[in-house]
Amino acid sequence: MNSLRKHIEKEISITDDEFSMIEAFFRPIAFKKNNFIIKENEKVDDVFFIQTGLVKLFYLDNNVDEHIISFAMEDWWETDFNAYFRESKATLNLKCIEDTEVLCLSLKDYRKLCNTIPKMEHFFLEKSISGHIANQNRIISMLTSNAKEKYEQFLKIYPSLHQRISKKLLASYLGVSRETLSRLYYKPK
Amino acid sequence: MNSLRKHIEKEISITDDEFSMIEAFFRPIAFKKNNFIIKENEKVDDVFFIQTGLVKLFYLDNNVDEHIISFAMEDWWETDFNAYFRESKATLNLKCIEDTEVLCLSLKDYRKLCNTIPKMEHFFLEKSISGHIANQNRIISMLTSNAKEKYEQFLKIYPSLHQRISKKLLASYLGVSRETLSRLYYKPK
DNA sequence: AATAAAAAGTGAGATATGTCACGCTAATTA
DNA sequence: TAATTAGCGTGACATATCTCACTTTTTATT
Repeated sequence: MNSLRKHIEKEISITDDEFSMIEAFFRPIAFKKNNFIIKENEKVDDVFFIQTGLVKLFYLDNNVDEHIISFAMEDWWETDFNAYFRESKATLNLKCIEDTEVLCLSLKDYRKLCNTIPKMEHFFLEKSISGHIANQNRIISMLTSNAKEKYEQFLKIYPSLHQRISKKLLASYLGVSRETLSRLYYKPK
Repeated sequence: MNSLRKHIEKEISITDDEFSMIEAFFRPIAFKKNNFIIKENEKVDDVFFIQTGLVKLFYLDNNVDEHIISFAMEDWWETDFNAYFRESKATLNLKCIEDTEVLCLSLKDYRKLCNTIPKMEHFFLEKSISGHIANQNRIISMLTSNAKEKYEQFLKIYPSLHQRISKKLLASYLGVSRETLSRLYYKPK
């Protein structure tokens, strides 16, 4: 739980008592590599704070083709936000790339938490804004860049992530075929 | 200001007194078609609530090529969020497609507003979450669809917007050349 | 250690989309 | 009303990227 406290305190300051109250809303769960945290068509009860590990959030095209919307690792929050907040069935899948430990927060508890400790709502707003800006930058990258440029931008923005994922996953995130990605660094320009 | 009140009340309930306080933080401004609301490299003091009109938020590539990140019309909030919240220079441009009336809210006033009426912070969080989900859907569309499919999805999601923008602007939003877009509905598959 | 499975590289050909050039029409402006 | 500009369609060709097929290398599993 300590990583959660450090993470929150980057944004807002909290007392020991407050953190005890916050902490009480979260349930830790551990998932093994390749296990699903969220499956499409199922209910999404929780948002997940990732303590250790790495996951991919993806959309399945024709139940076959995997399109990665985002990776999430230590200190990231992830879920199918649409399904979570709108209390509907998942359209996305969340699956572990590595063994992963998360803290789960149900929607009810999320609301209680924000009521009990109002500055937590401020915290989540900050997170949401950052997410919005990151998504916007991704959209700009997709609008303006070819395969090679998108690859180079990824390396620059997420150097540590790059070490932990296969080229196949990266290709799926960038929206290019793995063959094209493979050729980028062997036939440079 | 009435459109603002209705817009807020879709999310939270407020009294007359509360709305008077809220209203006091906003400054109305009118822009003519083709005028800039935000120019890149300039400070971004405000977030804009659009009362009437239509604007485009775009990134300029090599100071030449316009890539549209989003359109915003009645009842939408728009700004260069990164520049606004991080108090940095704009990297994006916001320009009127039609004559546009906005309500401006400075960052200081935004913070005062959230402190004065805490449920407004809840309101902005809801807006931010919706924006995040919309961006994510756009990313999925870009990852999974070809030009024609993206075009059809746009028609479905924003039928009213479609009436108000040129093909050139739409092409720039979809990330295809205007020639390719033009050919989509004349040479149907 | 042996075997199977997944990841990664690569050639050849297909294809969607981009680019450039031009003409026509509609809209804006002087 | 004339003149200029912006929007739109379309042909021809260029090209980035995809797809398929196969091989090699690395990683996981029994």
